[in-house]
Amino acid sequence: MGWTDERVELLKKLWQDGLSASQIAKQLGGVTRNAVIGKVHRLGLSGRAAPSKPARPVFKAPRPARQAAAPAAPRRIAPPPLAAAAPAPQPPVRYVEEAPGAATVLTLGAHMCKWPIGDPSSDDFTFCGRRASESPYCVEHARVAYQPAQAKKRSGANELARSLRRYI
DNA sequence: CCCTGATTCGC
DNA sequence: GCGAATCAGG
Repeated sequence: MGWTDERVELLKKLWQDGLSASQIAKQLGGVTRNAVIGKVHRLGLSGRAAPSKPARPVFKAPRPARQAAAPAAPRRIAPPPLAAAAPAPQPPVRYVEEAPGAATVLTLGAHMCKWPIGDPSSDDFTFCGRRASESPYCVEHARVAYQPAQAKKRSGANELARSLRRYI
């Protein structure tokens, strides 16, 4: 199916209404969400009401061009000027209230316990941070970290040890 | 693994 | 112009 005036108009309407590309594609029928997105871009209405995202400032490295059959002459020769463009990133000193000694990934030093505290995908993720001399961990965490495969008797202790060992 | 939009490029 | 393939995220 092609892009008739009616279909384009409907596309515009639905897109402005905030429907996702896949939803629009489903409603139009005969097109994929890729087709919809492609058309949206070609129509120049990529931006929407409440994008909720930075939409733009996200810098993406040029991806290495998917290779196909024809080698062809290089279309783009000049690499994008990326070095000088970026404004000096003023570090947003964020205050993290944690237990005494806790360290963020930024403040974690050489001899600080690297035992993870919290969800690594969360932004309040920290490390134990206490004094660690030899091992990457403080004495307490080193003990649970380097527990051999021997805890098998006590069910409760076994469960705990197993769950803890997942983080090593 | 589901979804989102963004981008590239052969057709 | 079109849209599949692919990307980078949530």
